[in-house]
Amino acid sequence: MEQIGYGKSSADLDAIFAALADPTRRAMLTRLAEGEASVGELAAPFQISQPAISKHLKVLEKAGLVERAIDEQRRPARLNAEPMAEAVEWINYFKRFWGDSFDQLDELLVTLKAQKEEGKDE
Amino acid sequence: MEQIGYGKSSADLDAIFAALADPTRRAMLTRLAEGEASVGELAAPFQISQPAISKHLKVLEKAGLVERAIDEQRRPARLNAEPMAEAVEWINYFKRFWGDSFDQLDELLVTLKAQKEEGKDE
DNA sequence: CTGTTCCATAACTATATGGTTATAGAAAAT
DNA sequence: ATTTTCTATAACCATATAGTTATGGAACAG
Repeated sequence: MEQIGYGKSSADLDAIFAALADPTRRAMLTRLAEGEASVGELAAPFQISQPAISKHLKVLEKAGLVERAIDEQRRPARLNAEPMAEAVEWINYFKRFWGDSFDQLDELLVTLKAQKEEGKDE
Repeated sequence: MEQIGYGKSSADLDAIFAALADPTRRAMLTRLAEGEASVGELAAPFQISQPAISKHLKVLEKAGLVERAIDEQRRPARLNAEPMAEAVEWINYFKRFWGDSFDQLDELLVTLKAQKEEGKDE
């Protein structure tokens, strides 16, 4: 069941936040920000086994944070950061509780973004 | 061991993201955004037991997202959203991967915030 | 004093998570 | 044809997590 237009489901947020809750996975995402990487390349910086990395990749995939490709024997992973936007969106509701006057600037941002989006058909 | 000036440790991010990964806890935080609430008040909307709520509160406390007070028999919880800022900060590194030209505005924000913080002693 | 309300803690259960080693398949290299 | 490289999966283990019920303490209400 795909959500349509109402943002990610609570279950999606569960998966996204849970995926981000592990330091190895966060490091993997940081690595992927530099570009595609094979499983081996992702495993290299860590002392844990290759199967452990494959498991982490599966967690990241289920959260939608990573997509896989096929390149001969390799199954390179590439970053898909969009689900992070959903996480930030959820958190942003609370921004007023730590935001000083930062709030106002943020509202400006949202407004500008909204105006920009009016151009698209969505 | 308190971190000083270098942002939260990875362990802190673990705790923060993990705390946010549970829908009951997210709902509790949303409730607390409306103001302090006793354990009973927090438990009311859910079908789970009071001890389960107490456990969730402990998870939120360890993540620093909630602080407790003492009010006669009650142990009201109040929101402390600041750790969420650390989470967003971490995620923001990835913003360029989903942000359109939103980036530039965001950089402006960061700059302005930084300038503002120069005024404080920190 | 007695009872009630509010909450924490202990003890337990079931499931999830993060790791391991062993193994096997597919594609490339020789 | 054989070997090597890359990765996934299975089976297993230890610990963590999310829930339960039972219980008890502390503070108010009578």
